[in-house]
Amino acid sequence: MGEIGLAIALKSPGGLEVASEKSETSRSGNQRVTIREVAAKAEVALSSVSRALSGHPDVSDEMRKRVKEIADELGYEPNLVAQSLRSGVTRTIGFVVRDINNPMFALLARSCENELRRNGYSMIIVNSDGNIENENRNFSLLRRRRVDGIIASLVSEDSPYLRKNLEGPRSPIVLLDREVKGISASAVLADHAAGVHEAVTHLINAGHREIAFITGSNNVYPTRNRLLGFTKAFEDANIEMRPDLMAIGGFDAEYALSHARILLHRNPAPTAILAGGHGALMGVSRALKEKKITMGKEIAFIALDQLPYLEVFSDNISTVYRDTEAIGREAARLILEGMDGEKPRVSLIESQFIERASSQGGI
Amino acid sequence: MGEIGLAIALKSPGGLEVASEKSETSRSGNQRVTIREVAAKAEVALSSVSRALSGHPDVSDEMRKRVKEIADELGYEPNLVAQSLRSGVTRTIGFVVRDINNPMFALLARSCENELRRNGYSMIIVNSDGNIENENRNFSLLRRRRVDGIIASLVSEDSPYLRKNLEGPRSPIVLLDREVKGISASAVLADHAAGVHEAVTHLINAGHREIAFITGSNNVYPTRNRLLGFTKAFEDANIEMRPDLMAIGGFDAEYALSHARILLHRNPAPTAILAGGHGALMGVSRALKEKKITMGKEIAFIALDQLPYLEVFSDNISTVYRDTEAIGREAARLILEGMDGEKPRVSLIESQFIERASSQGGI
DNA sequence: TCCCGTGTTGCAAACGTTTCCAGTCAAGAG
DNA sequence: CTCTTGACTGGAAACGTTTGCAACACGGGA
Repeated sequence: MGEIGLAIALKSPGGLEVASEKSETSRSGNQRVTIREVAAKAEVALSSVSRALSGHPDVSDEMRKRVKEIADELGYEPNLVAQSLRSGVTRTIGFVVRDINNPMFALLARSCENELRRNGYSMIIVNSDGNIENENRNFSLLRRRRVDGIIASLVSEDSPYLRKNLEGPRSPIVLLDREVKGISASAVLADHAAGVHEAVTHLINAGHREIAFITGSNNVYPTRNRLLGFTKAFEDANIEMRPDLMAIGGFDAEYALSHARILLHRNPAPTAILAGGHGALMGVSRALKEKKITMGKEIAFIALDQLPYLEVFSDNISTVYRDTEAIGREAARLILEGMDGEKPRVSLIESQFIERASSQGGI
Repeated sequence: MGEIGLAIALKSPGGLEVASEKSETSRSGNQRVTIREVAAKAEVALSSVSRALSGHPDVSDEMRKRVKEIADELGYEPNLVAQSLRSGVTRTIGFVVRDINNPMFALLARSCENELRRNGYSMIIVNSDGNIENENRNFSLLRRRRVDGIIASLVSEDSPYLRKNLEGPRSPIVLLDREVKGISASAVLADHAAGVHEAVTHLINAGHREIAFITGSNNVYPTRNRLLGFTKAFEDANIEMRPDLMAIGGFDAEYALSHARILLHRNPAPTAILAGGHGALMGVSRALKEKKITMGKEIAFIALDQLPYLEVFSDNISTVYRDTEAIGREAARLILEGMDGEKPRVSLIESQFIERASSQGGI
């Protein structure tokens, strides 16, 4: 410390003209130019301006040119709210996300937004914080906003509000890595099972028998699907699975941390660990660090899902990879299809085991 | 490979009822219940329903109770588009972001969205991909959507479109870490200079003289402000700065990588490196890895901005820290203030040097 | 008894578009 | 020369709300 004086000395940003006397910026003052003024200045009917600007065919070249000139001159920008009300289409997609803190979602949301924007749609993101009440409110909010479609990564597949929000006639829906029986919605599903099968088989072939598996609860598809691949790998190798080494129940780091601690204390201790998702990865790696166990040496470690930040620093971590950006793009395409009136469909994204240093050792 | 058969075998998700014959889901079919039907069923006027539901004082208890019951019964959900058109308020904030790929923005956007939602606002995120043409289009889009306010992390402070987008009467604006002269907008500015000054002073005291600095171009406030702290630290220590060790010009990893390579080849080589931002951190750390230089041993390293993923794996990296979530919250509060008609103001967020292992060594 | 405020309700005009319908005009067909 | 056709244009209704204003009933004071 003792730097306080300096901090203050450096603290004058200067350059922002903060307090102008008029506060015209407030929500009111704002006289925006409407189609009516364009029509008046061009001395034509409202309807003609509308047609000229919206590309309607029944407009003479002269009319279109003239209206466009005057619209530009006045700086006319159509009111999307009014257009939406009249046309019944908002050109907006709602994106309901379970937990935007998960860095994979930033990537996914970005590629999705990109694709949507290229098609003239905007995206409203609402975060449920892993809470089904919030999620329910978010669905309601998006309906009130009359979004043209919803892309959703649900908190759980058995929330009591789900039927209300997903059933019946409504705007198209795309589920991200979720299976809900009996509703008609599109979905992007990752084929986790294949990648996990590959990964576990690799471990088994390397001699591992005590393989721990820590991941979130099985009320969502990814957990069940990973479990499928996990189980099948043992079956195919004709080896007994070790249910006592599995902790299936929480996506948060705390859950993973505490269960990893317990598992690492067992005797015999697991020789390999699979961590499913962002939270599990954080929790497990913290537990290993606590016990000064180095992954790739004393224990083999595989992360399910290649989280974006891994590329930067922990580029030695073996992962089950799926193309997150492709998932985002695909979700956008499915929702666009749905709004075009096409039938819902499921799109499968493959996954694959990527071997790096961390999955060695341990035996 | 050779697992193809398995992959296919595992590939049947089952459980999603995909192709129902009716595709009621499309944009049309959708007869939503309006205020008119509520009024009809309750046998009162439209206006009474509106008043009853919106909390208007001139409504009898009986009327309010009855209308609410019937609205619930019919599952009435007000049309926000119509409300917006009539009232002139959309309860929507636009969030213009330079590059949503930067993981700090996920955090920032999340805390901001949280705060806004608690106040009844939704957030529309638009990404400029570091391109000023996109940014300009994004501003226009948000204006057409009649958002009540815009929070923006500008690509550059001297884009030719800026005046048009920021000047004149318009909805309130909050700039994130940007200074634009002559306009009246709120801003959240981080006090990078203080943290950088602390960090550099620490290096100088440890004996470093050849301190390299790699960061983005100085057409944005953070670079200039960091530079301020950097320069001042040398001045205060009465030591000559080494401009030839500074690479100020690009936020992307490629720029940082190539310049780090060059700098590391100099003779004498820098004994310490500061990396400003996500891209710089990635580029520099890759360059070090290439040359098998370990940070904290052969070279001292400090990252400007504690990026979220660092906590997980590279928890030995010294950083200049600022509270990203606080920035998001503060941005939300400033925009809410602005919509309340209050004058724009600037909010300063402090930063501080956090010493860890990576800033040792090198001398 | 009359008048007036008060508390409540209904009517109708906006908000800024799109789109249906009817009308105009000129050109070509009969 | 008249009729039809086609290309274009203008008028007005509608989308679902909110809100200013008028109307009404009721009770109390003069």
